Amino acid sequence: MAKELAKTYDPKQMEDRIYQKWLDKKYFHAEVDHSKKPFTIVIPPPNITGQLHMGHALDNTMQDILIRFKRMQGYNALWQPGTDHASIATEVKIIEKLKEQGIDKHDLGREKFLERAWEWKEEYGGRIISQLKKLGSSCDWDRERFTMDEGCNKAVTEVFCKMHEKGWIYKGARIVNWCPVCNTSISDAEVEYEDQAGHFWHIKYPLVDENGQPSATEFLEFATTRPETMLGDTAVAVNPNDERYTYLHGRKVWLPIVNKAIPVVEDNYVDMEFGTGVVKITPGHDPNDFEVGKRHDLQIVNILNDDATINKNGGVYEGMDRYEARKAIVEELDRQGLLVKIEDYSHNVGTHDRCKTTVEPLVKEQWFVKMDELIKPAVKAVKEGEIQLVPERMEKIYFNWTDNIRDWCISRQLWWGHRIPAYYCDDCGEVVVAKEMPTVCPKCGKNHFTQDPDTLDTWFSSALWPFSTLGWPEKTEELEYFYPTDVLVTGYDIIFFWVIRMIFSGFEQMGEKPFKTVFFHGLVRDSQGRKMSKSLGNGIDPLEIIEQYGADALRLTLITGNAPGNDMRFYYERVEANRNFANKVWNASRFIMMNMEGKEIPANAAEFLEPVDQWIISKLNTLVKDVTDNMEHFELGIAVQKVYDFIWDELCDWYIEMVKPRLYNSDDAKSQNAALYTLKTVLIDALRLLHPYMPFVTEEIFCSIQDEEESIMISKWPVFDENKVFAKQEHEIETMKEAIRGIRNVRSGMNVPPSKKAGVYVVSDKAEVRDIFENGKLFFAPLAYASEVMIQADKSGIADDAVSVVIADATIYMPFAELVDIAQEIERLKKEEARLAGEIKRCEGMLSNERFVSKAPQAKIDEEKAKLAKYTQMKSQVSEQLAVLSK
RNA sequence: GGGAUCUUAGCUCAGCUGGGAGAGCAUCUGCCUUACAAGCAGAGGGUCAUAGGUUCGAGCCCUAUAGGUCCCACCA
Repeated sequence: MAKELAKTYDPKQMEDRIYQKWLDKKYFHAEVDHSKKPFTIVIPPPNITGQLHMGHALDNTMQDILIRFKRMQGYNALWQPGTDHASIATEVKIIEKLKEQGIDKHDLGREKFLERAWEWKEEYGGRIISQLKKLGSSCDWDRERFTMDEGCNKAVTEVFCKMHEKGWIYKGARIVNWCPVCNTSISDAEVEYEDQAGHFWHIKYPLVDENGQPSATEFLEFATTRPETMLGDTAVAVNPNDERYTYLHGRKVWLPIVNKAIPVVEDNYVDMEFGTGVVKITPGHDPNDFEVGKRHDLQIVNILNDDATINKNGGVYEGMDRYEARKAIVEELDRQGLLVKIEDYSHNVGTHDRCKTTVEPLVKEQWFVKMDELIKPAVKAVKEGEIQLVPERMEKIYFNWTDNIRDWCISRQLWWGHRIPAYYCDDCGEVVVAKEMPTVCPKCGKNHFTQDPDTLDTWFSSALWPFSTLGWPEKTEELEYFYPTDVLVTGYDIIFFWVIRMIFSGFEQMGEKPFKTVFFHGLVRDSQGRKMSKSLGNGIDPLEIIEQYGADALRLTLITGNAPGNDMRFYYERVEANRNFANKVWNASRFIMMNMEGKEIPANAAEFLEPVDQWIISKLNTLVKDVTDNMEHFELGIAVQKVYDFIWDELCDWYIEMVKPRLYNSDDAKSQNAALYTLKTVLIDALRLLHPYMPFVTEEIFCSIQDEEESIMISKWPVFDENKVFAKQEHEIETMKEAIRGIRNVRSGMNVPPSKKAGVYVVSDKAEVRDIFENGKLFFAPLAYASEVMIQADKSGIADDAVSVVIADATIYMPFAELVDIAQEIERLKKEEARLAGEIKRCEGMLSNERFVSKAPQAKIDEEKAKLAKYTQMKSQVSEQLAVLSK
C-alpha cells in the first residue's frame, strides 16, 4: 500500500534526512567479499584548505553516478574517500593567517608551526567532507583517509627509501624554479607561463684586448630581457658556424660593472638568426645557460638570495630587489655608454601557479626523481590500451608529456608535508636515507644526525593514493581485493600533476596499474565562459544552488548537455529546468500513488495487459538496454537524457494521459489493475535508472510507493528482457499517436479551443488498422478532443467539407460544420500535398540512382522503398480529398 | 614553434561507429483539461564557419583556409 506524498516537490525537506538514513544503514560501506565482484573508485582527494566548488561538484557527481550504478548492478562498490594535505596551498594559507596575527613563520619555529597546521586541518579538513555529503556522495566514510595520516606517511617513506636505494631518487645541484615569495623550489609542472609586456635591452660588452683590458673600440652587442642577470654572466656564446664571429674564437669579453674578463664560447644552442647571434651566458640563472655552462665547464655564479634580492656576488647592488637592481644596472650601463637601445618586448614569463610570482631559475641542491625508466611502463600501458583514457584524445596530451619528460624535483622548502627521510651526519656530512633516524654513521661511526629540513612535493604522496589508501605497504586484504581500482574520475588539468604520477607509481610499487579507466571531465565555467575564480568573484557556490534547487537538480545540470572532457558553462536557467524535471517526476509519482490509494494490485494483473501497456513496457525495456549501454561507455549525459525524455514525454505526456480513462473507471477492474500495475512497475524501473543521477528524489518516491525494499540504492538495476519486446504494440500505439498529433495540429492551426469537441471519423480500408483504433478508442477520444469516434472502412456518411488528417494507414475526418474555411483548408491540404510530393521525389531519386541501389545496404534500400509506398499512398489520399473540396 | 579542441536554431549546447538536423532556455498562439502553470497542446526559427575531396550518400571521414579557446615548449 502506497504512502502519500507531499503536494509539492521540496528537496530541502528530504535530502538531509535521506542522506542520514543511508549513513545509518551503512549502505556506503564496502567490505571485502569474495562472493561479489569489486568495483572501486578512489576519490581525487580535495585539499583540506578547500571549499566545495563547481569543479568538485562535477567530479564527485560523476563518481557517485558510476558507484551507484555499479552498486545497483550487484558489484561490491567501494568509493574510497579522503583529503589531501596540499602542502604549499595549506602552508600559504597558514602563513597568511599568522600574518594577520602579526606572527612570522620563522619566529614561530617549525614545531609550533606544524601544531598550527594540524589545528587548521582539524578545523577545515571536515568542512569539505560535509559539503561532499550535501551532494549525495556515497563514499565509504568509514574508510576516510588523509595523505598525512600514519599509513600514508609510511607509504611515502617506504617509496622514498626504495627508490633511493634503486638510484631513482637522487640529490643534486640543478637549476630549479624558485618562488621567492613561497621561498621554495617548485616543479616544472607548477610553473605557469604568461605573456607579459617587458623590454628588450640591447647591450654591448667590450672585447678584451691583447693587454687583458677592455677595448675602447671593439664591442659585442646582444640583447636581454633580464639585464640584472649580467652580474652572474660567466661567458658569451656564439654559434660555431656563424662566420660573422669566427674572429672571436678564443677571445674574451669584458663584463662591465663586475669588471672581469669572461670567455666567448661556441655552442650550437645559439640561434644565428635571432638578434645579433650573440647570447650572454648566465649558468646560475637560466636553464639553457646552465646546460651551456655544463658543456663548456663554466663557473656558476649565483647572484640572488632566496627572496630574490641581490646577494654578495652582486657587489654594490647587494641587498637590492631584483627589479630595483635591474633599473640600477641599466642606468649604470647607460652611463658607461654600453646601453644601445631599449625595445618594447612581449615575452612569456614563468610564474608560480599558486601565487603568480615570477619564478627565478636558481641552482640549488634538490632531490629529484629520475624519470626515464620509471615512465616506461606508464607509456606502455596507455599505448597498449591496458589503461583507457576517456575521451581518447587525452592520450595525446598524456604522450606529449611522457615523451618530453624531465626529472621531477620533489623537494620543497616547506614545513607542512612529508619530511624527507634523509639524515646528515653532523660530523662528517654523510647522507643516510632511511625509514628512521640512524643511530650510527656508517662512514665515521659518530651518532649525531640532522634530518633534511625539506618536505616532499605534495603530489609525491597523492601519486600513491590508489594503493596507500587501501593499506599499502601492508599486504591488506583490501589491497588484494580492491586493487587495481576501476575508474579514476578527474579533470584534464591535472593529467601531469597527478594522473601520470599515479600510473607510474602504481606500476613501480604494485607492479600493476592503479586503475583501468581514467574518465576526464572539463572545467565548469560561468555563463560567459570565464573560469570561475575568486579574483573575478564569478564563482557560483554549489551549496547555494543545492539550498535553492536541491542537490538532484544540481547534479543533473552538471551531467547533461555536455560531452566528456569538454568545458561547460553554468546557467541558473538550466538548474531551474532540471528542478522542474524533479517536480515532474514528483507529480507523476504522486498521481500514480493517488490512484493506487486504497487498492491492492492483484498478483495476476500482468496477465491482462492492453496494447498501450505493452507499448510503454516495451519502450522502457529498450530504454533499459540503451541507458545501461551508454553508462557502460561513460556516456552519462546521453544516458540520463534518455531517461528524462522517457519519463517526461512517453510516460507523463502520453502513457498517463492514455490510461486515465481506465483509472477512472472502476467497473472494469481487470483493465484498471493492468494499468495500475504497468504504471507502478514502469515508474519504479524508470526511477531506478534515474537514481544514480538524482538519488534523493528517487529514493523518496521509491520508499513511498512501495515497501518491499528499504532503499532504491540497494535495489537491482533493471535488465533488458527479451520477453518484453512488443514490436507490434509499439507500432499500433505510434500509429495512434500520429493520428492524435495530426488532429491536434489541425485544430491548433484553426484555433479550435480544446473545449470545442468534434466527431472524429477514422477511415481505413485495412481491418487491422481499424482494430487498432477500436482497441484504443477509450483514450483516443479524449486525446483527440472527440465528442464521438466512428471507425469505418469507407467515407460513407462523412460530410464532404470535413477537415481531414492523412496518416500512413488511415485518414481522419472531422466535420466542423460552422468553423471550416474551405479556402484555408484547401490551402493547408495543398501544402501537405506538396510536402508529400517532395518526399516522393526524394525517395524516387535515391531509388532510381543505380549506384545507390547497387551499393547501399539492402536494409537501407528496403527502408526507402517502404517510405515511397507510404508517401505515395498518403499523397493519393490528400489529392482525393482536395478534389472533393475543390468541387 | 608543436599540438589539441571548437565553429550546428536568437542564447547555451547535444548529435555515439556517415543513411532524412535535436534539447533546454528564449519567442509566438491557444489552454487554470480534477498529478504538475515548476504545467498542457501547438507554431516559427538552422545552405551544421568557408572551400575543396572521398562516398551511392557527409553535421559526422580527409585536406586547406578563417576565427575562437586551451595545452606544451620557450630564442637570449
